[in-house]
Amino acid sequence: MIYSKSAEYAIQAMIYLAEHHAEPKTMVSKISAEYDIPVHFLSKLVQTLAKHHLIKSFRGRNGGIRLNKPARDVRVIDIVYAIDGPPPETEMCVIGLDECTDNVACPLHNNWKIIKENIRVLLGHENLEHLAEEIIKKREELRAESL
Amino acid sequence: MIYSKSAEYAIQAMIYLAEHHAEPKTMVSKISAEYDIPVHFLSKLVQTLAKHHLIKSFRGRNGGIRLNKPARDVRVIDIVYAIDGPPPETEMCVIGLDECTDNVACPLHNNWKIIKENIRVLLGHENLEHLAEEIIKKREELRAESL
DNA sequence: GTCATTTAAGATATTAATATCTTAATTTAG
DNA sequence: CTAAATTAAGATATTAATATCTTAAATGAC
Repeated sequence: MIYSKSAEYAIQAMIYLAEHHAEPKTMVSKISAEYDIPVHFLSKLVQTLAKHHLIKSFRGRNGGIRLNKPARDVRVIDIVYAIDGPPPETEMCVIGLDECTDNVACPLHNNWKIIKENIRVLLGHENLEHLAEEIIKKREELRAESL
Repeated sequence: MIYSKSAEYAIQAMIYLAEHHAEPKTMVSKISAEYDIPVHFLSKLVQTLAKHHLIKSFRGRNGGIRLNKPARDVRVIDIVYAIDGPPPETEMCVIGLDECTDNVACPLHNNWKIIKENIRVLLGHENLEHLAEEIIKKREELRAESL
């Protein structure tokens, strides 16, 4: 996959926050229950998201977390990089050859480079607001279908 | 990544065999040394490749392995599927949502589907013969450059 | 100020991938 | 037939990702 399961969890949590942005704060345990993510595991992820200023967290009674900026300004790629870290400086060769550089590339190198660029663009274009909107819409379609 | 490190090792071994197809048999230990792959680990992979009829193996003195069919007829994707297994029947949603199906897809679903298809096509088009030829060529270019 | 609630942080457990080690089976040279 | 060489197979070890558990710190209700 393009990102870790941790990153996937983080995206889900962020989508939840975007969907519920009307509420000033959301408890981690709420999201955990909703998406069936282990509570303590999610709280670790949430800490990392907070360190990267993607969310703000509040301890104590009536505490919780919320988005730190408008959902429109959060890209999926920001979440992925926050959790999994940014991609390596020097791109590895797809088939692990030492000889492979951008100048003297392996046969798969350039094709693979294009695909990776496509992924980067896809995740870079997609913002949380749009994601949340679409998901709400899809959920309604699904409900309509099942009637 | 698109495939496991095991699959990467297997591809490297297969490239070695394609490059040295003049020799009737190659010892696993030779490939292991050449590509710096743990011997016993590689021999497991080689067993799997043999079970999938991608190579033929011969035990005992003067034993070794060789490609089971012309390098041109082996696609990279065949090696990947042999080692990692075929992809799951039902495609998982990229952001792990239950609600996501082909009919009612998540916002990333279709874009991601295209990217995956591109990867499949890339690995499906690339055959071992071409891969080996290109690598030999590149290696020569590299040597020329360093003079 | 005390207590319940909630996130923070760190220690420990589980699991899957990767790696290593050991022994068995097979083949051929001599 | 015996011994050496080589792959086959399975047991064990290490590592990284994922998951769980425990304790600490902060906040607000009362």
